[in-house]
Amino acid sequence: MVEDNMGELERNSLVHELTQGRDLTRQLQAHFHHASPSSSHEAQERLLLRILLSYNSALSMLSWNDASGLLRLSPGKNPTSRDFPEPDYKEHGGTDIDNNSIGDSGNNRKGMPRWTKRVRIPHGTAIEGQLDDGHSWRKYGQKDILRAKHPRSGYYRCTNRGSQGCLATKQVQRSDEDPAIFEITYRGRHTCSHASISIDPSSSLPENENSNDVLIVEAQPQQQQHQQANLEQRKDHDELLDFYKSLAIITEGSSKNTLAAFSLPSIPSELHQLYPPFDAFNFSEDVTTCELFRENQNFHSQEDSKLDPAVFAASSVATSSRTNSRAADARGSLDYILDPAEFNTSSGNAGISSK
DNA sequence: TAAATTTGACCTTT
DNA sequence: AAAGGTCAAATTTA
Repeated sequence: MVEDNMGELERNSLVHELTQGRDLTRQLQAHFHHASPSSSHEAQERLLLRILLSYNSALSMLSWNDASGLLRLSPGKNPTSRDFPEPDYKEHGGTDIDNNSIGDSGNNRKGMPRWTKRVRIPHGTAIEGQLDDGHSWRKYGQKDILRAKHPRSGYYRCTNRGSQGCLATKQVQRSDEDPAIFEITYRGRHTCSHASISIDPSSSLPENENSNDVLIVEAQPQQQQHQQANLEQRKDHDELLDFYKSLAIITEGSSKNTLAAFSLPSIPSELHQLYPPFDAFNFSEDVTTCELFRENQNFHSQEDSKLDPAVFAASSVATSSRTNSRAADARGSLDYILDPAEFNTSSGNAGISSK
């Protein structure tokens, strides 16, 4: 409908993002050249973050446009249709099927990013805490998976789905081989504003202060000293984390080389410390798998009957810190890009809201 | 009593 | 047709 205008608009946005990225890079370059002791690592990282976000935004635009044949991500062979599915708002005349199951998925290639992370949870640790990714989820189903040893798969969707139309979902399943590992598959990015959630960083830490015993896969600072500073860091890092995920998703099918261009070396060292998962980031053909294997062998004790309920307990009390971070600023533009794509599902879903 | 989960049926995808 | 994914009534929990 608005193709041409949209194209124009997005092109401008794209140019804007790239220009901004270039400028920021120059600033960063200046930091290096002048190497003034005053140019703190923090400042540099901030620049870096903004640069990355700019790239991310740009890539997002390219991805959406790609469907319309406007631009191509990689020169080489082109993505199969799997990587970035194209924003296919199927508009056959009439209703898309019915209100039954269309709202969120039933179709995983709807332009919804998808990634999986595997979490190893040592016995005796707070499982909910580990699976808590900062969002609140509502369980809507559970399924026995056929040939899985632990044939239970829990299905969750964002609690803000009804109120804000957030389409993010996740599936939690226990690994076949290692019962201590949970595979969490996310679909769709959150478009909600994480409303009304207060995070209590200390409470997310294990009761035994030995935080090394706990594997933290997503954003959870391990130090607790400067909580305030940490909180702020966490926001930025959250964004960065998200960024890497989406980057990987954008890139994955199109070309591994593209990925290489952005690859991990550019991750600030601090991030490596805070987010060990990055050390083991690897990209499989279908999903981005963030694997975390940190050997914690000082665990014994019973597990069988203990751990199974974990799958069901996977829903979590949401926690999120999001107020005024520069990362949030940068992200604003990102949301601007991502939102519209997912928002044509206003059709009521009997699922939740209506009560 | 409202909100969240459980669970078998039903729908979609492969 | 079978397996995966979602719905929604029933049930449980806060």
